[in-house]
Amino acid sequence: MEGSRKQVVLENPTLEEAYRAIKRGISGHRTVLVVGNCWVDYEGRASSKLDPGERIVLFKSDGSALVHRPRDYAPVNWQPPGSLFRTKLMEDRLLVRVFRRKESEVLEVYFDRVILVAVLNIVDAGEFYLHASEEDMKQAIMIQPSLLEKGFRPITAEKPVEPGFIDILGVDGRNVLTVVEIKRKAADKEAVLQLKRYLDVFKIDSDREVRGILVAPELARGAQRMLAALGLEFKALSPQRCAEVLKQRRSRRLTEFLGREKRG
Amino acid sequence: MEGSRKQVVLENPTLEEAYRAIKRGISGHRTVLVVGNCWVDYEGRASSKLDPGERIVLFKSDGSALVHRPRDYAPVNWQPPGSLFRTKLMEDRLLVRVFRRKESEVLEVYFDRVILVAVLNIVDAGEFYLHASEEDMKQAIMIQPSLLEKGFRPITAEKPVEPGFIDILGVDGRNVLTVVEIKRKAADKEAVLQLKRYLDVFKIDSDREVRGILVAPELARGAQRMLAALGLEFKALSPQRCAEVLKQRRSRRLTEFLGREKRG
DNA sequence: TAATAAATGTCGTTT
DNA sequence: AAACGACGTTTATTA
Repeated sequence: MEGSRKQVVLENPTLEEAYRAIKRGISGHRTVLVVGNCWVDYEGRASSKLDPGERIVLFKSDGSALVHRPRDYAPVNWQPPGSLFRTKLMEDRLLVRVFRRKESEVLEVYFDRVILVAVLNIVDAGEFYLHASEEDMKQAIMIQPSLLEKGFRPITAEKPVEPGFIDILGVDGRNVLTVVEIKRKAADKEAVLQLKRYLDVFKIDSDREVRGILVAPELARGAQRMLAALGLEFKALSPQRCAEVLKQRRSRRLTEFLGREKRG
Repeated sequence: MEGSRKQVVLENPTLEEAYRAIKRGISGHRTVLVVGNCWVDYEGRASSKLDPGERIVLFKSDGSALVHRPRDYAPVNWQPPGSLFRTKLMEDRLLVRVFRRKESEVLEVYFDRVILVAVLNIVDAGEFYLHASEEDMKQAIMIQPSLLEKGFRPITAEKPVEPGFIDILGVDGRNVLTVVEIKRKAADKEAVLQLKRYLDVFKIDSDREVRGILVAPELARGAQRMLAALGLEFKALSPQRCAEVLKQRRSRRLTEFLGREKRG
């Protein structure tokens, strides 16, 4: 149907006009944007009440909903993807109900005046690349173990142990078992305790010496004492430095690939 | 100036029309909404690259910025409040640069086609009330200590100790010092360890018996063993139950207040 | 489904 | 500014 593919933008519509546009947009699984005076009730894991005010409300095609005030990074109310939308026109107001059965959560947005409605037909297939994550740091150390320490040899990454997963397990230059815990930003007490818990597993399972190294761009003040008290070590390493290593390796692999292509 | 107070909505504007509207909106500290085909570069704590696609972009009056895809709860790129916006019209594209000096973070959004621009003049002074938070649970127990246990008497709330803050410190019916840690949802191992750390402080400081009680709607599986092993206790209490106690108390106080008004 | 850890987490509060 | 914990955290991953 051509009509349902067209974008609809209504400025200062009546509640009924807005209702028809929103209902149509939602049933057509499109992204609907509503700006207007509204109040919001939420009932679920917690409960909340938002008094009237003018907000920007997004109903996305994946079933997520966001109520944004003209300030703040975070939405004041929301529902995650997978929610169901239902629209209802009442005498003096317009209700959009957002429901999640699994969590039995309900979000109700009531509008008594709509400033703008846009039923969008937007397409977004663009790739998103994020660098300098903890995963990147792990990969960089696996590829170039000297980033941690001269003589270090990784054995496994993501080794499952009782409390969770050891980021990297390896041996140092003297063949001593070494547990590596990585953080992409300043490591805090929590990180020290996490590493300690992993080490405890090995202290119980075997009696041989085990080193624990916390890798992060820096170590929080309070964490320093705790680290020392527990006999653990710290190695400063920035995610940026790791990103460079990965970048170099990628370009090297590309060069090799192109070389092979030329020869082949 | 009357012109700057008016709302502007442009459908499928040229890049220059969009540029003028956005620039005007940003300099007037208003909330600007842009829907269009864009690509995004981010450089800061991490770095990211978003390939072209159609998105909804919000530039809020408090200096926060959000790039929303037609799916997902979370923005794909963003900057928190306090950022600075700068707009630039280039030959075949429009750039909005979002900058934070403190964190030296930059977000660059490039548009080559704008579907919708709205410079909004929205006002939102509505109050937001959130119930059944951990804070609510703490207050409810302080007001009605029997929620925890018959005979319990709270001494202080939010007592600062070495690792952080004890939610509630009190004595039980036998006058035994009792440390209470509250969680608004199922308490996990982390919560058990947190309570343990608080107890350790008292075990060092004095030799008298100390009880540790974890209050939460439920106790996670893995946390049960840990709790038992550490000699700690669990008390089931839902945030909803606490919310009811607070509600009753609020209506009682209102009644008392109205009674005084009548007499006074 | 439960549990575990990461996140450009953000946000408030207190030292 | 640093530290600490809450959040309707959300999200991904794995047992």
